[in-house]
Amino acid sequence: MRISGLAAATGVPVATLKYYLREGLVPPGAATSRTQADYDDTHVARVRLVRALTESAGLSLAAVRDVLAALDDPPMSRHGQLGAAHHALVAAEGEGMSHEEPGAVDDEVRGRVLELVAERGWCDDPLLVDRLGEQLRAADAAGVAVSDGYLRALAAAADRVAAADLSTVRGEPADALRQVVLGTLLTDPLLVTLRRMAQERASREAAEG
Amino acid sequence: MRISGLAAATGVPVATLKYYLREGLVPPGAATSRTQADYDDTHVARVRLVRALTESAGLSLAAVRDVLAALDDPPMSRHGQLGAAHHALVAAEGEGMSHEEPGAVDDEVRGRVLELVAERGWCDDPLLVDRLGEQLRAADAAGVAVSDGYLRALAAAADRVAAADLSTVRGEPADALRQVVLGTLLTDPLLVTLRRMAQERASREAAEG
DNA sequence: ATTATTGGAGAGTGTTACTCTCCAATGTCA
DNA sequence: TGACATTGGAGAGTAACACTCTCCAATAAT
Repeated sequence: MRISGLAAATGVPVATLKYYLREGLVPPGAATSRTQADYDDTHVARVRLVRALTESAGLSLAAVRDVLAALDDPPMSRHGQLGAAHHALVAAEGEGMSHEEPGAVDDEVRGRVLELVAERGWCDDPLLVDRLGEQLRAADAAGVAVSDGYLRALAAAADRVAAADLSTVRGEPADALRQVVLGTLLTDPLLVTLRRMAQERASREAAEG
Repeated sequence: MRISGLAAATGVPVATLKYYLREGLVPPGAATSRTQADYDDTHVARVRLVRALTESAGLSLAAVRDVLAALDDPPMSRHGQLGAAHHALVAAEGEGMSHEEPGAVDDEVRGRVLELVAERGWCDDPLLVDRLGEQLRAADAAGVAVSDGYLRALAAAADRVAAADLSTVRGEPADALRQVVLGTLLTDPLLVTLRRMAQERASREAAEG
């Protein structure tokens, strides 16, 4: 399959595919001559993955590159593998976020986050803790109070989602990484949409009942 | 308070505030002369809200404008009020999403979504149904299968989150709209972060146990 | 009286994700 | 064999976005 075939198979314009090739988001095809290369199903899958990650998960191309790099070149330690990919994922998502802001997370908010984390037995990865603290601070600054009870309700729901996430991983451990990372990135927006749907019913019930 | 005071109170540069004023994201201050205006706490709150919505919730300024417009000018019907704001929220979030794509949601995927919606007693707002269908299609195209069981687990978690969301609404119904819309937008990223934290523990347990 | 700051409007900037133009080399079909 | 389309590759151009800068005459502060 040549580049026009790849374009036809994925619905992505040839010019865009050339751009992705240049940026290293899609590996080069097997060169059959100086002006010809062959693309196969792995290229089709890669292109579709890039599109899903940008269009559906809302990642920037730079973030996509980082995630793909983490998946293509997995760290060897069996225990650290998932964690490392997870870290890459978290870091990639946070690109373009402000680090070391003037309004950095103060100790009160951080304490609140650490308390929750300890309660749930979660990890205290500073990247995640800071992000959560920042999000709580932003909500507060916008005049939306996040009560402890509400935060715990969200945390309980997150625990259930995470349990479901991990239970989807069946098969070779080599695939686990890919499944969890991609699955999470692609189902984040799905979860948000489901929340909207559920809210509309809940608000109808509240209005009618 | 003049514009430099507003800048000091919010940490947003004067040039950016002028830009927000021009774009109508922040209402003009009370003019005290031809080259002077007075800003008060409502302006501070508005600026902080705009920042939270863009930086934390990731909305574009155009989306922020739509959300603020829906909040500032609430539709009168008491039952439709929350629904209308919700619709504005959903539409605002979806700006920049591709409508009427070539790979539009096919009937099989839509059927799956409608089945889930019926099961849960959720609304079948075509905007949300199409979005969910599109997200399922994207995940599938990227090689990430979303099983019925997994989807239902996410739906159950979404239902619990929505219940918590609605339970936070206490007080005047005029504020309910604001609380739910802003609360949801600002806690979507929070939920995502919580999911990451929960996943890391779950994966540790899976690796060790 | 002098100096700084203001509101306002226009133009300029940096980033992102393409999209277009050009090229000689190559493939395809008559 | 020759006409014509397509290819890979590289550079430049584009559109949207969110600022940021420059300028101005009119105040305000000292």
